[in-house]
Amino acid sequence: MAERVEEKPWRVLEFYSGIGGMRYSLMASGVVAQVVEAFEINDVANDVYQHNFGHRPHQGNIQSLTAGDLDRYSADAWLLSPPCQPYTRQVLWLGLQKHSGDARASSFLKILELIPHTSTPPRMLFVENVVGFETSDTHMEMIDTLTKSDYVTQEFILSPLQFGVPYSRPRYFCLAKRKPLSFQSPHNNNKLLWSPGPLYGRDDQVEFDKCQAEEGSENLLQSCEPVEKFLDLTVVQVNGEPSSFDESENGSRDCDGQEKDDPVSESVHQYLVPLSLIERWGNAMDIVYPDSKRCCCFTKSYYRYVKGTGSLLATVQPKVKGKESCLKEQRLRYFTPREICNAWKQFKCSSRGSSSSVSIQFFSRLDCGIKRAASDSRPMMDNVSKPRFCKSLSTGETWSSKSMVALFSIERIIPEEFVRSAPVAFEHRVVFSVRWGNSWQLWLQRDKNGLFMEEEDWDEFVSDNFLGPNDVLLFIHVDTMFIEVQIYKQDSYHLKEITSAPLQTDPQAEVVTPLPQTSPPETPAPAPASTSGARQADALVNNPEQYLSNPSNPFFVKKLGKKIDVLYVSHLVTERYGLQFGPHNSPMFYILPNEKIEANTKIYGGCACFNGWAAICRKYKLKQGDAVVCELERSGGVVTAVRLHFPNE
DNA sequence: AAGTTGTTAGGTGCACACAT
DNA sequence: ATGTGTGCACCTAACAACTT
Repeated sequence: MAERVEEKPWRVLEFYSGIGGMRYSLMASGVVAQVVEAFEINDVANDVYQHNFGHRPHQGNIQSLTAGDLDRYSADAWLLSPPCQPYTRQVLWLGLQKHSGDARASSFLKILELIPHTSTPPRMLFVENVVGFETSDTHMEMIDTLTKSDYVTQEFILSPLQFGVPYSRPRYFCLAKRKPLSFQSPHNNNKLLWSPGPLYGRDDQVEFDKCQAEEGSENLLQSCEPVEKFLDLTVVQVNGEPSSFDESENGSRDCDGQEKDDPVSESVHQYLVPLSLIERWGNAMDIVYPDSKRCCCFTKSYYRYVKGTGSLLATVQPKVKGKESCLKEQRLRYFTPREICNAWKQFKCSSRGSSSSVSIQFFSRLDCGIKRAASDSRPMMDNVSKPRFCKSLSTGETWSSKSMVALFSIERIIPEEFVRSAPVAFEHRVVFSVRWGNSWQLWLQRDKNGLFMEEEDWDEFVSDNFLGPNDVLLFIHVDTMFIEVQIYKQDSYHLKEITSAPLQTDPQAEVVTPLPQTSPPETPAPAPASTSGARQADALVNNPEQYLSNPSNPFFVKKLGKKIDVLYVSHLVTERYGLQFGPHNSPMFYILPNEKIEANTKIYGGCACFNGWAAICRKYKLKQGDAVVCELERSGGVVTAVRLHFPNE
């Protein structure tokens, strides 16, 4: 791709542009190029892209593009970062992998299929995706389409580690050139390479397969810059004895006065990992030290979950690195958004990574860490295609309608634009639901000013959630009159979404501590049960929470007895999590490591249970006395699946 | 210690597959 | 066509833990 065909700027089309990581890479690479259009369906990403580049990507459905549409851009190169979800390991693990059958993959294939129908096909293509894509049927179809369209390809699986950056994020890349263009090392055509050597025109002493690449990984690590190179100097580590922060869910509060008064250590505190999380997830955390030469990929859920979402930094160097018993003394903290950005920038400055082709590849999407920094305090939103509206207060206002001096309460109005998304559904009432399962029914009234929520209903919602003046509410239309409400509370740095029932807070305080009573997202109460059976079952499994794929899901531990015809959910589990079940005989699933098994919800004597349990016990050779961690998945507040984890394996 | 509550084991009936 | 065995669904009693 580094090869310049002619002097005039490349005309580039950017598909799935996200926040513009690919464009940034292109600019940083030094290639003379002009992005003639970008396509992205996510409006939040487009806000960031527009902020960064002064151009708002086309927010249409990529699948609706025609060959004629694409011809009009006369693009030399297409950059594509199609959605990676269809190829992730989690999808594979769940046995849910659909690859090209997945709607998210089909739009990508649709674009490729347009190539032969364009009058001026792009001369170059660049595709980026997750590891796993290279074995998908989407990949097979992509290669097939490209070959038929006269393209020659070179594929790579590369990690920033190979460019001196202490960041482990292997990704799949495909470069494609349309004949008669060619690569500098044509003998690597149509190969999957695990070394960047050919990009520099260097074929000697480079690894061409996975095994060789892994053998060389230790050498790569030694040549990386240490993590401390991208630490934020204003968030330096505070060496010394561990403080009392560990009693707090959020380290920025409840710590001793000395540190509170110190602006530097206060900024540290907001990123400290609470002790409760260390106790619960310590053995699953990826810990790095300032002198470490690698860290794990930061994902969208970094800051929300600790397991598998990115590395944590030990700010106090222990005598024995990585020893779990020392974790509490290491004052673990999250990397800040700025530091994640720094890692990105450092890569750009890496001496070996300065070549255009390499920069283009590795400045691609860096996920949420960058998104957070770039979007400042904007909450990240999912399901952006659904109608939504946001409410926040001006200075001096409160959420309670009683306190409003205006004749009508603006905070209780439902925007007309939102109502138009489902006009019939909003005639009489709406139902608000929140992430921790609670819901509120609000009756509506209409007058000349618009559609209002009843004052009493609204005030109940406000008081139940202890809404404060700095809070931001995001209302997302789910279905008919059902609306998901996301509540964002301000802390000293940015807005954080509340994922469990909030506690009433000191009006002076800005941070809300999650309440583990109605729902235990990060720190659930001790094992639910009042009977011996359940307690004994939990005693069989050490830290059952560690097995959960989503820490906020309800769970219980099942110890197998003699009767295995149905899997009962005890009343206590039901009450503790406020679980709702479908009616008798409604369908549900057991989610197992490699398969999903259909079954039905049964209601016997008011107690919910799931049939088909005996077959699973047999299939997985479970015997009396074995313990299984049952993680409950909900949809629309109703338990629709049980994800089974077998700790004994 | 008695009462209450929730879970589990035992028992029964039904449906289905297979052998006679 | 009938008998037998097996698995599942469902109900209920017994038991264990907890509460008063």
